[in-house]
Amino acid sequence: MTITAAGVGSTTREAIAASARELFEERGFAATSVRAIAAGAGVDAALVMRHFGSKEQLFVEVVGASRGAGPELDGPLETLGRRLVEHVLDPERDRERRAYAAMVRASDHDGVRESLRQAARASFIDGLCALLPGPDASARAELIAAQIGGLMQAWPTVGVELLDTVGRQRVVELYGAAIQALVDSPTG
Amino acid sequence: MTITAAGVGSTTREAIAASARELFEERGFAATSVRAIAAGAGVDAALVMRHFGSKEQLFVEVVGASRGAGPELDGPLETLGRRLVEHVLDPERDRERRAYAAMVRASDHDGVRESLRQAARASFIDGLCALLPGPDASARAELIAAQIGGLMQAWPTVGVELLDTVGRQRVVELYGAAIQALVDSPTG
DNA sequence: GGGTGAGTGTCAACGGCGTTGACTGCGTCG
DNA sequence: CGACGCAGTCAACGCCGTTGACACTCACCC
Repeated sequence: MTITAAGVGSTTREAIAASARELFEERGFAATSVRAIAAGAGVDAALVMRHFGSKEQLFVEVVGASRGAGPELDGPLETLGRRLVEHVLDPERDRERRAYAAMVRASDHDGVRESLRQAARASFIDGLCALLPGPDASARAELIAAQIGGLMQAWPTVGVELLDTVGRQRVVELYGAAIQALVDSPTG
Repeated sequence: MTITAAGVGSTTREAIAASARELFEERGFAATSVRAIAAGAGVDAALVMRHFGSKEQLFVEVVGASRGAGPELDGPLETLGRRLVEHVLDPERDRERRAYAAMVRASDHDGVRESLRQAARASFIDGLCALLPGPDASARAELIAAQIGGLMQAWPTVGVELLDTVGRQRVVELYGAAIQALVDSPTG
């Protein structure tokens, strides 16, 4: 069949992808079996392999959506730190945050780790690097990415606690200032 | 044999632990099989289970060594950020960094994730929290831990590149300042 | 209209995995 | 001596990801 006209592919392929996305984000990579994904889509496990090649490739394809550099980079440099944190902690971005956490946790597998690194580069580091002033912009962009990654990874565990004790706004303020320290490049 | 004389436990138990530590840190959790660990120690896989309960428990026990709060917290508050980064990037601490990375990657498994969280709390966050001034010291300690975690996670991938381009000292300077921003608690 | 070949799907099986339970030695204690 | 517990092995279980053979449909072409 493969309707290439309007861009939609086969329906069952999408069903598999949807089932996989749901299970992966809910239970993680290791705890999700190909057979469970197939059952969720109402097909045989072998069909999953035929469509996506391997469990790892399926994971990378449905969870590691390479959303391009968002609008969070636009705006004055002086408030970039705050904006980045605000973007990362945006409640509506919960799904993306859990997807990122799922990828980090699954990065025990080489393919996932590599894909994670590439996605971070393409969707964030490169854009950020172009924005930063100074000669070591690239290094600072990497370090900012490390900060953001640390926050995204920690949030599912400590986020609710922090929201209770100090509130989102204070977290944005604090962590935003910490990131801003790298944006502003201390002359040391 | 079971030499109980000098307080040392059974030799084979240690052999299993040593084999496991080596394989886990070299290949990661997922790529290391219980059978391979057992073969490395010259015993049967079932014995590994009898001694350590499960692969996950074995991993937590040998990789997640709960090294207590180190001396990196001692010293003046004004240079705490730099000292933390220096400690984390210490070339001699390579083994610990890889162990941490291995744990993060294996945190797809609930027990590992929980143990990781507890280890971070016990060996770092609590001690740090006691040091920080200000009312929201606990929250800042958590956020600093997130920064440190981000750096440790990113280092195996981007570390060598950063060493080449800007050098360790500049990284310590930059990331140290970013952490210091949370130590010093902007009044916002 | 009947072959042909590609796409879609199922089924049974493979080897490897973590884990378990039954079993064998063996040193120790009563 | 007999009971007991510990170290260790062995064979098996059920699940896993993955594969190859097979069936069906349907467009296409002579």
